[in-house]
Amino acid sequence: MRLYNTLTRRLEELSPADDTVRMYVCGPTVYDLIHIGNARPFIVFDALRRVLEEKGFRVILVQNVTDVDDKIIRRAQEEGREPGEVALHYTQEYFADLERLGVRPPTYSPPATAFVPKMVEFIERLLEKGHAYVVDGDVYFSVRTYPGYGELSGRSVEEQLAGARVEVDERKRDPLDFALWKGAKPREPHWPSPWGPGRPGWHTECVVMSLYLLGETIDIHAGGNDLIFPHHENERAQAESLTGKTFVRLWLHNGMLTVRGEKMAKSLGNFYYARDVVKLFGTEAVRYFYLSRHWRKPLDFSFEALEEAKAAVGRVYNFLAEAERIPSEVRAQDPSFSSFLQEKEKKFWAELEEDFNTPGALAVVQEIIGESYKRADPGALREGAAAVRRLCRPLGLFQGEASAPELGKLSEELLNLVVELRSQLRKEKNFALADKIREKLAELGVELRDGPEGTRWVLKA
RNA sequence: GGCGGCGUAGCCAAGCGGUUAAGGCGAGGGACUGCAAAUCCCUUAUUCCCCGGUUCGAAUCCGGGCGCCGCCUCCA
Repeated sequence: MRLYNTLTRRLEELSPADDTVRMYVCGPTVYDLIHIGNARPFIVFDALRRVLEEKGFRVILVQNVTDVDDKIIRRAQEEGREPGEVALHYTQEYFADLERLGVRPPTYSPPATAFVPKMVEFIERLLEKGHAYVVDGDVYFSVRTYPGYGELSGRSVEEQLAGARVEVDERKRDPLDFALWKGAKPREPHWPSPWGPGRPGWHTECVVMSLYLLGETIDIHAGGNDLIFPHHENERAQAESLTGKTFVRLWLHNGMLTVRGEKMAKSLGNFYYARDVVKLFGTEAVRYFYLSRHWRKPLDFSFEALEEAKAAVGRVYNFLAEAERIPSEVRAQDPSFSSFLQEKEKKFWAELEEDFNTPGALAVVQEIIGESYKRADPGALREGAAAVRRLCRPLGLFQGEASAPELGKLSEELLNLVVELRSQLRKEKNFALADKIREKLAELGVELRDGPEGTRWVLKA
């Protein structure tokens, strides 16, 4: 499988040392609920993870939860709560949101605070090797000691100095240096260290978790392309300074979710919470929305676009529902149909293996659906549906019951109407007709349950 | 200002040196229907932001424009 590596700006073969892919995806800072833009990397790289597993790799996925940070502290102060309480709350909400998004939990997702002792140890080793220095309670990484600095983001050290908009901290030896450890200010969470009480800097947790849980060289490190600089550049500098080895083989960066062309961001106020969008359009529509655009490109959010994704998902289920009424033993009459399916299956995988082209792969699925219908042969329909199920499984799409998502708003309201009319019949003691309606609906897979609060209808799978 | 990316039909979106330029939505026509809805079938880019160049051949490579966006500060 070839993937675009930000570091080399080329497609490169994913080549793990063994049958295990070691993968790290940057996680959330738990100071608020995640918005739908935050969800993009989680969904995209979850799909990549599943695809790699389908290809026979074992995937170990690590994702940090940043539970100590300025924003958490600020939020806690605003709400008069302890930072730890705020962090714990939003950590729980984060995992609840992942579930809503249909994203499998990472293999390991430790909170940063669980790694503080390891980070202290790591910083000590950087100090020993002369890559860091202490200034009254703070520890800074010395960027100039790492010759590869700037390679990932494609900017030279000189360029950055020239265009720097950062106010220079007098205490830093070089304006580019960044904090590995921040001495505690009053009323802030802190941990003991050789340099006094404090807390770790932003970039170190990812490095330490990655080194400790996955090893010195990992296969994939992923996140949004807004993390390339400074976050990932700084991670790389720390890790490689210490180990002298390649930190990450493939750096993957997804494109931003935009709203009318502008990045969705909390600070711009143009965001929707992930859970609200899921509630409105459903898990699979959101997933389909993301996977129908190449992961590296910007993707524009709109309710129309989500509506379209939802409709597309509904139609695929429609196809599955129709096809799966046919017994699975029924085969296509034309033997050439299976070679057609084989060819499409090959194409589907070729799309995914070339830079994880999910839109291309989904187009192949549509081709299968189209051809399956066109054959006007129940066996072809049935085989086509089986292929769609099989192919889409690693994308986390179209694995649900075919009949339930088929039910649209209109059908629901019609059902409600029928139920209402039937209730009227029951009031008028027209039980013969009411029972007949119940019988007929049962044949259609709708079960009516009469109770003291009225009649509920339930779809039978 | 520096670095990076994007610009393909009304809309969404693949393609990245030779394909009839995938696929979806929408629209138009047809089948089905008492009429609808749903579903299905057919049609829908002589052309890929513009201008040059390389090449037998370019949406795809190179040069120059134009437009939009991201990063350079916390950010998925």
